Amino acid sequence: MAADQPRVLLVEDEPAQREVLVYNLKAEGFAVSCAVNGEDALLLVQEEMPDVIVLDWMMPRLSGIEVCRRLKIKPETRGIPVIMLSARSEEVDRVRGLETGADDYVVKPYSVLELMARVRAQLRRVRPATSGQVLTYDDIVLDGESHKVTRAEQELKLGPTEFRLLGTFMEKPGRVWSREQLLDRVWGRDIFVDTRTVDVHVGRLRKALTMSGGLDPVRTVRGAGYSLG
Amino acid sequence: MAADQPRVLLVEDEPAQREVLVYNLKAEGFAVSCAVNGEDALLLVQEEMPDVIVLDWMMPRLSGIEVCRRLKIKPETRGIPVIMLSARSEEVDRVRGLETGADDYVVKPYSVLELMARVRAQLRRVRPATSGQVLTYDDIVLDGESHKVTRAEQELKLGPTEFRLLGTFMEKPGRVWSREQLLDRVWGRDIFVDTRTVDVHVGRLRKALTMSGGLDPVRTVRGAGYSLG
DNA sequence: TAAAACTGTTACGTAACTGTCACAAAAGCA
DNA sequence: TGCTTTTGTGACAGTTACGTAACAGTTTTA
Repeated sequence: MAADQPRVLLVEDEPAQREVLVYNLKAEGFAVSCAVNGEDALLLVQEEMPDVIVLDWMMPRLSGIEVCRRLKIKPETRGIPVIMLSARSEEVDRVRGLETGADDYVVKPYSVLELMARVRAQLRRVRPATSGQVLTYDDIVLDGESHKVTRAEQELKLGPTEFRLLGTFMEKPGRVWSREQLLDRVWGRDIFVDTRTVDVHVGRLRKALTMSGGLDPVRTVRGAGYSLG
Repeated sequence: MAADQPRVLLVEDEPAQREVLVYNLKAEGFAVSCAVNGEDALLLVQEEMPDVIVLDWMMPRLSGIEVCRRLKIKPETRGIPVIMLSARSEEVDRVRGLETGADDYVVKPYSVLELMARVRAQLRRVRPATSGQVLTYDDIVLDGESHKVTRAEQELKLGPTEFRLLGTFMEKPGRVWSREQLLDRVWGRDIFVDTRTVDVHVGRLRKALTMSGGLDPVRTVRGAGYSLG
């Protein structure tokens, strides 16, 4: 599995909830670690240095709010975004009032989709622009930081959408993405765009990638979507 | 031809409600199956493996919450998103609903449009990767994520229907599927296609699988259907 | 400000895939 | 054995999904 998967630490004491969230987070392609209480959470944070923390409000012993407070005190963990899960909206207000420093909070009952979106949103913040890292596939190199793409040492000119599209593909080479998933990822949720638009942009990406002679690395999977390689 | 319709399982004991939802879900292009109580629901889930479940909270015998809990325990059904419908709006219930592992929650009275949107949203998440897993049978490997099928290390070229057909077979090797069941599963419900069409596609699948020398792994069960192995 | 770049949609050509049929082959049955 | 039923399969016409050029509207850049 990709060594540079985003790491998510989930802190939740209720087993059923935890299971579901773990399942979904993994399906999103995150590396998930779990803590079932506050102490474990603090230890695991040290050990794993996750990119984002999903933290339940109500927990035995050390409450989520306290965990969050402690994390935000230490300089080395302060930068990790914390998403709080809270059962009641009033308490969320209190959270806000107390300034625990949570970066986002989601009120139960939440939609899992929504929570995933928030996690991704926080990750984008921390690892800017599709993980400020450098992704490589074959002779294609995508530099998230400088926003530049090269193929065989040669720089390609991509529009913003093509860049994000390629970034998504390169996150998981070989994985087939449906048009809907790509719309979700590249265009953003709740956007009303025809699915065929994806085809057009894939076409443009292909053109850019093959401009100076390379083979087309984008695979069309009829009836399913597209993938890289 | 709307092959490959998403399958929705609706679990609702109240007839009027059920009618409305079935009507709307079908209008959206989903294949709908119904259960009127918890036990039926659990059985149907096994049989139909729906892509998403819409589950009423209050039901005789086995409550929605209990059905959901059980589904989320089993690994093979855990991945199916569950949308809970509840008549009560008190927060306690909402929270408990999610704690059982429901993926989304809609409070009655809801807007049908909203419910449809939620169903679609959940589907977008799981659909093409219905089985993001890798299935293996003998020297045949089907990778749901990359949509690739290999036999003896060699990649096979399958059309979408053959791919789904093989996927269905490989989910439960040895199980005999009737032509009707396969039409349901692979083509989608409410589709008017001659049952003999199944034969043709099985033939095509066989040809692809034996192209480079292997034995035919598909067994014909006269008078009953087909199975893998 | 104009020019350039980018976007989403449409329309149309094409290649791939689909479903049906007809007939051949096989399997069951008496 | 002959007769009936079921299955295998090549051929073919119809359909669908995809690739892409063109275009108009919008945003960004100079």
